[in-house]
Amino acid sequence: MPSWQHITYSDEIAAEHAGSIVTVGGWVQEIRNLGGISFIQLRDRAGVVQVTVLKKKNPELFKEINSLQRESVITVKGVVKESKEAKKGYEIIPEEFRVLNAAASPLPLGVVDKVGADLDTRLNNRFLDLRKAEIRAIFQVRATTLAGIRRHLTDEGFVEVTTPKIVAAGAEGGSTLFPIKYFDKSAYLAQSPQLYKQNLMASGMDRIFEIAPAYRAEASDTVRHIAEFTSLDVEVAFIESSEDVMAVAEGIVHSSLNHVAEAARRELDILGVDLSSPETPYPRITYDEAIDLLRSNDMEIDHGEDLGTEGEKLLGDIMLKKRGSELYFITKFPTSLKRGTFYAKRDDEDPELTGYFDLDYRGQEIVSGGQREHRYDVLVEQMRENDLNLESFAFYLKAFKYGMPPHGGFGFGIERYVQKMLNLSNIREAVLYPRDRVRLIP
RNA sequence: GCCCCGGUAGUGUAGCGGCCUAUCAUCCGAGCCUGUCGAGCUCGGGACUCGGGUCCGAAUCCCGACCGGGGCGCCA
Repeated sequence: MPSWQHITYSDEIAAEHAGSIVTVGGWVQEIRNLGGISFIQLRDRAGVVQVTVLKKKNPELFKEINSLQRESVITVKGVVKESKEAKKGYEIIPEEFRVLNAAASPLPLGVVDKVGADLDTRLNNRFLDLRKAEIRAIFQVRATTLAGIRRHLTDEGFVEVTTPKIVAAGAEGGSTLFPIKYFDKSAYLAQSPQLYKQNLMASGMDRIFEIAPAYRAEASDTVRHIAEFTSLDVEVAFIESSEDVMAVAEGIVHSSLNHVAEAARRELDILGVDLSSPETPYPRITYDEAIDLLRSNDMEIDHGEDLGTEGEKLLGDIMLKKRGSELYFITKFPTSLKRGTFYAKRDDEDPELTGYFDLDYRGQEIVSGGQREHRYDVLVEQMRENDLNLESFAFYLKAFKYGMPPHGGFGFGIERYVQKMLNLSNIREAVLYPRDRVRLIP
């Protein structure tokens, strides 16, 4: 006789269990009571198992189990019976059951209701939303993606680091910083580990990465912006050009896509997503070529202009159609468009160009980076152009005076990556508890 | 920050000046049913975001508040 504590998951029950008693447990997903026989769909982490109850066998138990509210948590001790009618090929004939926690009614969000629910309603009741296999699958894919990225980078000799999320100054414009109180000083939530990962390039740890939250107080209310997102940041020293940085980004995407396609096959199946990485190398086009492509596709855009959302989307279509790739690099962004990126190295021949690149996935930017300016004097000059207060960057600048190798890196938006991978209409779908301009709870 | 759009039962919707005692589905409750798996059938339950205004009459029109959705800019 198994104990109440030893619960067999629905996917562990096999032919060998037939005739023996097991304990199953989980949430009462559905009760189909036909009068003399009743079917309880009991859901656990692995799936759903059917508990079949006969009235004439045990009228008392029949009555009690059928009067449960949906989504109550119960454990059932019963005999595993092979059955042609049951979907799994077996069902549980209960001997006894325990109610661990009865659910109230009505549910604020149905788990298996045959009607939709707004994202807002779902997020307000995220724990219930996550009881749906197809929602949980998103986060399993996300975890698998992160595992693939970590494995790849570790194999490539990268060291995972963690840098402060409470900082004294921002890496980019000050308007997107969340101010916080820090004892008797004022501080901010880090919008990027930019300054720290560059700082580390002077440390001898010449290949590093960090996977951590980044905070942006942008007043951006779109399906691809959130105030707190997970940023994969990579920095590599002793590079020759931005091309070396692109190669790292490409390696991460390629290997993690393949890893997910393999290791998350079940979840992709649930989500109806067919995933694969395009052949490497991914196409690379320059910013100027991108503008020309857009213009030849009847978009009104001039050289020197930002691609804009419309341009990015159109370019995604064009690259898929003409180059057969959902992933592609846009390289050599003009300096005028990266003006705020004071640490970007400019082209030696043409200072109006940077070596900065974006990696776009299905018409949306997921990675942005390039070679940094590692020469102290030039860096200071570029910071002055941006009217930056050099004193508040003292710790950052110091590292450039005592042996800073050439280096580069990028920021990689994990949720955007998952969003595009799974064709999610809103980035919030890829975050358990998203933070945006208005949402702070749950 | 700018520009659109919307808020009707627990959930999702229809209705857009009087046919509203508000539609449909889902859900909940009662009943029938021994193989359901989008179970079926019968009966029942439950809602117009809030505050002003217009009008003989407001879910419906106007103003404001609150809440939400989408787009742009910007970005990961």
